[in-house]
Amino acid sequence: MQTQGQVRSANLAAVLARLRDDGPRSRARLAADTGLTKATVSSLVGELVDRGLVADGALHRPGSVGRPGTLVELGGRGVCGVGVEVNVDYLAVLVLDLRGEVRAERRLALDVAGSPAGQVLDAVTTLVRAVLADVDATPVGLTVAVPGSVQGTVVATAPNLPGWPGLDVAAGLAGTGLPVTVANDADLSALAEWSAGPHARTPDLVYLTGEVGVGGGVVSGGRLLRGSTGLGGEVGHLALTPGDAPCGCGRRGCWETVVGLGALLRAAADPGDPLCDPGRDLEDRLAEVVARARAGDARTLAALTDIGTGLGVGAAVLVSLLDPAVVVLGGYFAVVGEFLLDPLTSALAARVEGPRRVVLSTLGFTAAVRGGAHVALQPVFHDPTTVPLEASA
Amino acid sequence: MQTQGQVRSANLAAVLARLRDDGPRSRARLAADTGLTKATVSSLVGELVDRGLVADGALHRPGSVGRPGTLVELGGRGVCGVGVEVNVDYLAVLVLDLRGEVRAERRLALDVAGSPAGQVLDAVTTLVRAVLADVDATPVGLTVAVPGSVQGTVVATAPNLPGWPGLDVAAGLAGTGLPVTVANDADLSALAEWSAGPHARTPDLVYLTGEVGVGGGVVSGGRLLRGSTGLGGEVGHLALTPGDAPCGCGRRGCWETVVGLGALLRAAADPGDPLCDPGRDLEDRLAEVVARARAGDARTLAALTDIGTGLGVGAAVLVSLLDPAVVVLGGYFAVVGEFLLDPLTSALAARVEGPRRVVLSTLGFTAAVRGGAHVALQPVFHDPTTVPLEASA
DNA sequence: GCCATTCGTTTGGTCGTTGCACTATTGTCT
DNA sequence: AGACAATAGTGCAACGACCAAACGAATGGC
Repeated sequence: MQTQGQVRSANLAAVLARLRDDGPRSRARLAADTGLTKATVSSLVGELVDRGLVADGALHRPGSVGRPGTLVELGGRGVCGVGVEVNVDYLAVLVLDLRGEVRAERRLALDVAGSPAGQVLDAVTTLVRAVLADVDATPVGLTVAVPGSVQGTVVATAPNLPGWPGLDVAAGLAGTGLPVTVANDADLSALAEWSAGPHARTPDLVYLTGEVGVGGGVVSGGRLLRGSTGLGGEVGHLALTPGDAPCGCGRRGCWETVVGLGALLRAAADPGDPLCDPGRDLEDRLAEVVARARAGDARTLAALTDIGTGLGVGAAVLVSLLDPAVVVLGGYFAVVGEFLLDPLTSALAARVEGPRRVVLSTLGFTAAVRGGAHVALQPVFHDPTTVPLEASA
Repeated sequence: MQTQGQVRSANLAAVLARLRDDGPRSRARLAADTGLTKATVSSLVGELVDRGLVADGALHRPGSVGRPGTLVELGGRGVCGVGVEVNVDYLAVLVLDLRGEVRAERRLALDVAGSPAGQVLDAVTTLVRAVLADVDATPVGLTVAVPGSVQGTVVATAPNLPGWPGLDVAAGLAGTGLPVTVANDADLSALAEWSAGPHARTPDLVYLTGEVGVGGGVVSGGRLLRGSTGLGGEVGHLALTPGDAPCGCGRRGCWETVVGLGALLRAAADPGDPLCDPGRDLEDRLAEVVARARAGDARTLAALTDIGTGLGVGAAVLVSLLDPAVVVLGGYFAVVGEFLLDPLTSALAARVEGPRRVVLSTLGFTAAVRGGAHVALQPVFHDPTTVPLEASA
């Protein structure tokens, strides 16, 4: 009862992974790719169909002689993974199917920081239920992105969410009936870039996201860098410029005091300026920064150049230590990226050897939820037998 | 012919790993530990005995009633892994058996930097053959530690070994008849700390070694951090103090200009001082530094304090980014470590949250070869069927 | 001296893959 | 038009690996 089932699971997973990574193909082709026998692949595909994970598609005409094969592709009646992001002033949900396509998406303004955590988790439960009602696929799991560090399913630290440290998020979402995992938002965003962006499957990538603070996620060797206490890849409080501005953490010269959103706004505008109105929506204010920069406003451009240089200085450390193939900028960095890349690459080139690719994220503000949904789907790829056999018609 | 053999391999590996990690134990205990049946474990152990990887040991009397079991332990007629270090002015070899015990060790002074690479590789081949002649175990592989970065089995960069970049080390050592892998010396040292030191099996550790430059190796999540081009974990040229002293790499302020051996000697002695005599053996000079420091020489102590502080500043970056459970200091850092730890931990505590363990390596200058030998043995633990069945008497 | 207990092996059974034969479907050649 | 070659997918007997249970072996306790 131990190992023969594991063989089956491993081979089911191998077939599924092949279809995910290399696209739809015939059973014969799968057999050639995996090294298994055609007979075995037929059996495996049959089981995957019964579990609703794959389906037969169009006929495949290889151009040469012989009987054409029927393509097998991910999908079937379908399962899906749910990603949820809990942030200071909003909730977001995104549902992804096995093919990596977005099946549903919802964003909801909510004063998370000012509400009791239990109430927020209830709102999440309600939101997830509502979104899933519109999705014609079986949810297999839910991952919550939190702006802080996480141990297991318990929030360890969350500078911007008072009341959340110590909270067991999974317990609070038991009402969804789904297995819940919890992770740092920047880490999940990094995984999203790894799984979906134009740089998908880049085994070594660094993701940097600009918010009020600065978040980071590192994928190294195809795996997320976690560290001994889950703080790996945290870059906001790197001490790069000792003796500089004081940081909320109590020390001085943390990187986020140099390149965080606060630094940009302080440098770009005086206290009276509408840019600094804390009541305005952040995206509006960012849009105004971009507008001013495009109009050629000298002070705005200088502020953005300083941010870019500061990013380059820090990125140089990350690059020379982690040697990523690409650095992806997300959050507000991506919004104002057109003005950051030049000073950034200059600062970087002055400090590290060789060419380095720095790109802007194309996932926008959905990176964290997308990464969460991706993580929620992983158990299916790891062991397809976790999905129950559907009582077929 | 595909998958059932893989099951066998995986279970053989599971038994072997259990014996390695948790020590000798009876077949019945192995069955309980692995979840396999006693019958299966008997069969697996039998095959491992036939392959010369384990052997029956003493009787195990559990103190209570019942038939005593026979302990199974790593060893048998035995296999071994070979680690070779090629450095500027010496070669070193170390042979490790499955139990992690040193079976042979040899060090040979040689002007590697000044000799043709092919000649050096011939010397390595001769040395390895000579050392293995005294070892009563079958060698299964050889790993070469090189002071530089490596791609596959080809040296990519080697600042102190002109003529080595571009060289295929494995091809040059074909004469040994062993599978050859090549890796960075600091990376292998980090693996040695991970596999053998008092902090063995710490899944997240950072190793720093002080030589002429500064080398680094990072183990994260139980695996070596490699990066996209094999440069991951390289810390010598981290740009931590911009605008500071010029570095051999052409830039300024690299970490190794602050904490490298050159920085220590420059700060501790004037050009006329015997400490700065480039002809003297490095270990002699280091011994003199330690002697002066113990005697209370103010200048020497000040120099060491500065090195310690510099180490702390850099370690702060590594720690906050990688979140290791422990930082291990090797190379010359370990030799003069007693004078570095205090300023180091002070500088570290001022820059990162939480307690951090910084310790001195106990492996001395054998870390790299030990790590190499460890790596050479890995295929056996990964798939014990790679070791041929011995034609038993 | 007998019994309970634990160790290790033997035996029959199950499960999953393999290898081969066989059918199905298409293009090409005569 | 018909035969042939080539490729796709399925059915079936056999093999290898593990499992479960029963059995002999060795020891301590009563």
